[in-house]
Amino acid sequence: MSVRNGLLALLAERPRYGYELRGEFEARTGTTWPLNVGQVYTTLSRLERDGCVTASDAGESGQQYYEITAEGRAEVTAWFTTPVRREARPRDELAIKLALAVGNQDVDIAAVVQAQRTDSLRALQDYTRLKAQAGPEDLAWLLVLDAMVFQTEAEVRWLDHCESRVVQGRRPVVRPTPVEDVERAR
Amino acid sequence: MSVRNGLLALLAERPRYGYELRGEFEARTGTTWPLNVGQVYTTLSRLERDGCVTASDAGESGQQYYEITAEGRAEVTAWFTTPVRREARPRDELAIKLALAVGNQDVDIAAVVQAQRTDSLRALQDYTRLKAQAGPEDLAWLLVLDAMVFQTEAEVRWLDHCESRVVQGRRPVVRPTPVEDVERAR
DNA sequence: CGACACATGTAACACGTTACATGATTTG
DNA sequence: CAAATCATGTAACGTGTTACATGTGTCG
Repeated sequence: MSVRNGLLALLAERPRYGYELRGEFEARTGTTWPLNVGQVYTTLSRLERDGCVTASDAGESGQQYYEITAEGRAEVTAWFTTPVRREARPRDELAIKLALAVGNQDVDIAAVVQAQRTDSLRALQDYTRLKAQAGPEDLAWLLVLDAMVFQTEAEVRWLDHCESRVVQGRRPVVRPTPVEDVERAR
Repeated sequence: MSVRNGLLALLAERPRYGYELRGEFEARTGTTWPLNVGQVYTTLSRLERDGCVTASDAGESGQQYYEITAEGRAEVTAWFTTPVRREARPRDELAIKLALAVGNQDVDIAAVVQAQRTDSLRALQDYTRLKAQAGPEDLAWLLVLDAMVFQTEAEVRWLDHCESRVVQGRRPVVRPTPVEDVERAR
């Protein structure tokens, strides 16, 4: 519901037309998740269908302005008031991937972790560069970038954690005290 | 693609039937995101349609076993090998919410942050309790829980960060050094 | 003129999700 | 016997997403 609620929140500020909405949405949430213009229109149709917005008469240059309704305003208020519950979030693909990897002897977990860490560190660099480019007037965009940084740092730490946990938890099963180790221990 | 790839990964270990798949999936990824049985069957149909699995002849008790195909195996390998790119993840609803909130003077950001933090801290408690309940044999489930803990901690830190950023960045616009503050400062 | 940004819209699909229908088997 | 669990499946919907069609205006 991110796009739907996001567009509705922008319309709660003032009426806007489709193309304008994409610009505003991207200006505030940044280049991380570009928003296809087509999706703006499909989402607006659905919002109109649900009685959250009404298409006002076209503007001077033929732009199709949308106004928020009382019902839509209630939805936005509810959105801002209610926390995003963790249980309601989409499944974490990375967590699932590793959870299924540790149960599968054929999967090289170290390689999976390493590939993921490389990408996360690359992303971290990208975010740092983007933060340097953004001006202090882009407060919203900077906050989104900070969210990405915090998340990615947590992800890297979790990957390290997984690696150390797995060598402790899985090695003994794969190699139940081989003879060489017993002999070496003497 | 979490469910689809997850089920495919389980089928890469050995053939299983639908109901069994749900059990395994939930045993490894835990109670955070329960998996509706219906979805297992819809996903299996789509996997079959795409040539990733084949429905083998029914087992002795009439269970419908599914086997992974070479194509399916290739998909699983690709899934484990390729990192989950940050840009490909679903939009972060919380980040978007706050990004749009800071640009809207009518939204009480402190309240939004506070509501979210309360829920995040509650979730953190839940995770701690679940970790205590889980046995050390549930390695996968424990790792998923750790992921949730790491993420939630990062989220709380980000919320604090937002709060302090916003009082710096927005207050001056709303209250451009009121007279009372100047007088109080003497 | 040709390319590019502005602007609106539709068709089609993927995945996730729930609700429902149906039957067999087990267990208190 | 009744309730619960096992087991399979379908219908329907919602959101997100892309690809495509179409037209206007502007600027080098």
